[in-house]
Amino acid sequence: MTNQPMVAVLNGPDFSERLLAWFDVHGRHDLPWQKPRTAYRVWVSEVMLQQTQVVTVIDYFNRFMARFPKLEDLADAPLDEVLALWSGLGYYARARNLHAAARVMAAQGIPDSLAHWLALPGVGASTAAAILAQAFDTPATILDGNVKRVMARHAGINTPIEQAATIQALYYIAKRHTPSTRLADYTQAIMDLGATVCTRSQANCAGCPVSQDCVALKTDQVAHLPARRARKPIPTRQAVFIHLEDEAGRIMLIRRPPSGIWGGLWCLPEYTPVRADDIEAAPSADCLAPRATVLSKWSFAPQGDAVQVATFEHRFTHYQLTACIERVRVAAHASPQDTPDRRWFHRHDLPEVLPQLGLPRPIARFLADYAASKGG
DNA sequence: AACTCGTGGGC
DNA sequence: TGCCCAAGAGT
Repeated sequence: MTNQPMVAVLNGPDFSERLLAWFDVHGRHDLPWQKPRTAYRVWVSEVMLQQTQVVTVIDYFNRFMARFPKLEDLADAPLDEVLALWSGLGYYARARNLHAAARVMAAQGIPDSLAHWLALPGVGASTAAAILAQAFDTPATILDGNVKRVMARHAGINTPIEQAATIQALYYIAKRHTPSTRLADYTQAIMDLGATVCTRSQANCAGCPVSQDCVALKTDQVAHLPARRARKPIPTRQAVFIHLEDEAGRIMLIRRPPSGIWGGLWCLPEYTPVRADDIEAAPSADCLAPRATVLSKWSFAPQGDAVQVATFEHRFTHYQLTACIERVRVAAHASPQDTPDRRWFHRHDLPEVLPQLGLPRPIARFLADYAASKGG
């Protein structure tokens, strides 16, 4: 701290003073986790807020707190219930880590140091610093996406944000600006500034309390900072999904394995991708719904003796997963409505017909097992 | 260091 | 519509 270069202050209060004055008037003071601002509530909110916007989190947080008012409530609850309340929020490893950390804290107490917070699963540098500042009003330097953007613009850092050297530079700048008092308010203030004024696009520099010494504004680089490295093309992957449904429209649910995508959640089988990689790696079949456990009691008990197979396209964003959904409909009687993409088969014919369908091996294996297992 | 892991919204 | 990204962490 003492060896850091001095801040160049142009006439007037320094960075944190201007920011705090702005925060008192324009900042967000009514977020659910701010009243009351206990360590437990701040921790839960910070985990929910990882890569997730405030608007999205609020309802989840309120439902979560209604069910788990105290740390012990969360620690005592089964993981299933935590995952159920997390459903739809995404990044489900956060819920598993949250639950595991709750049990650690219920036994060992709530940490009050950076190192002890960092030791908890799901708590990294950013979250730990935010908790120390928000819940304990203790000096800590946060460097989340908002702070990186604000600092990169204010200091005119134009090297790629992905580089370790850039992160380090931004960290020291952020640390230099961090005051020694009002840590909770300052932390909220810098994030509010990034979220509402120094936004990624269309920054409102006219309403910014630190625009007077902003390098990006002075050099007309606001729209270009922070700089990013060119993106590598995202590869398209193939996947296969299954949708199993009875005549009444009831859907079979399966449970995904505890790790990996949608870990631990009860899902429609169509949301359990079997990747082409998996198929090649495990040609014998177990990778259908990657080692998922079929619900011991399905959401329906198939009674029919016919199966319909149809193919749909489903496209995922983010990692460009191209999926093929195999829709399997169980019916008591074969339907006359055959079309090229909707083919009906009596279940007892499946073993003979399957080899001709050209289905991915795990799917074919699943259907073969299915045909053989249900009292047919 | 590079990759994985969700979802919803902006433009 | 396609692409980018948002209070990151784990591997």
